[in-house]
Amino acid sequence: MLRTVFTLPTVMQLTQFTDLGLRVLMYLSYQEREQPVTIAEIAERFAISRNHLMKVVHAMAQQGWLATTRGKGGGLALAMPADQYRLGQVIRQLEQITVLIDCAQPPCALRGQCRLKGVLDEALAAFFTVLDRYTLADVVAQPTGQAIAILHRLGSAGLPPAGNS
Amino acid sequence: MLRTVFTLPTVMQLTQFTDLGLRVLMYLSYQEREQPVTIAEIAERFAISRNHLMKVVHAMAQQGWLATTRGKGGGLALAMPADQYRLGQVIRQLEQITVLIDCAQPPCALRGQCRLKGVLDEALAAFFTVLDRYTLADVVAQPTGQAIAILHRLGSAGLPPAGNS
DNA sequence: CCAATAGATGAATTATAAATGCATCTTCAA
DNA sequence: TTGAAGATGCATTTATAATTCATCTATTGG
Repeated sequence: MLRTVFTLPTVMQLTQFTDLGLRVLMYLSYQEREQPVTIAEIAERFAISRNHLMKVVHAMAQQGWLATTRGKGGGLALAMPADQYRLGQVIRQLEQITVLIDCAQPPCALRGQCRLKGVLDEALAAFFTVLDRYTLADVVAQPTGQAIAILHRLGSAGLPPAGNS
Repeated sequence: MLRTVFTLPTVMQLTQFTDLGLRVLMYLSYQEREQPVTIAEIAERFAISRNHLMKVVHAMAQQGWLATTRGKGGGLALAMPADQYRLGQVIRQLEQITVLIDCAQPPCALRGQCRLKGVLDEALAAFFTVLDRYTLADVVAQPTGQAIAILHRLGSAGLPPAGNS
């Protein structure tokens, strides 16, 4: 409805970085398989940049969320049971959100006496309160779990099990 | 705590565009003055780009939120009483938010069967529900209203009333 | 009527940072 | 000891918010 000549900015979205982080957790929640999951595999399944994914995995490993092992036969795995990952905490960390507006960046004349900030903080808190009511286990319940399982099996069909030498 | 070599993305913030929009509304909520408020004045008070502010004002005027008059003696004014501006609606329009993740942009393999989207939508709804509990009148209550009044008076002291010819 | 003022509009440019790509290193197991 | 996997850092590309510039339109006062 808002008709403007120029395009309005649209920033309040999760970055692809966070998006990938969530997908990695979801993909790893499927445990019924022999071969370990590798970064290359996830990148292929979701058709995303392997390098970007590497950074996401690295950040999550540093958080203690992922167990990574190098070398041949290495790969990724969840470091905890799926119901231990609270979505709010995951997103908050990956997105590095602190405030919706920064009253100090270009110093606002109303800083310190502005009720707007309080309202925005309250709204953001409500946002994360909802997210924290859910865990990774919740989002990979059916039918999502089934879709993830299919994604895994698609892989083992299309790829050689370990190496076709 | 999240220690990474590179810097994590930090996107989920309001744009300066939206930020300015809110400040304009707050500034205009002060009605006890003779001269009309101009874009140039607001830009000066908040030390921001006059041109960028122009776009914000324009977008809000098209929404019917601002009454603008051109020409000498022109300026801006709120088009409605302050308690008619719901913060959620204002921010939603200025920020153009629809979804936190776009399952289709790089088409996600789980699209259509993913519980994550539902959770994020619910959280975003909670966010705006809080914001919609507040109006412009709420955020310009004391002490904010006082700070805004001072901003206005600072101006009339520092600037000649109409032109020092 | 004219000049000054104020918003309207569009194009072009700049700045910022997310996303991507590349090169190299480290680790581990067969 | 070789190949496979993640780790790390840097450079590049891309997207877009922010800014600037130029010009146009509308309104008022002299």
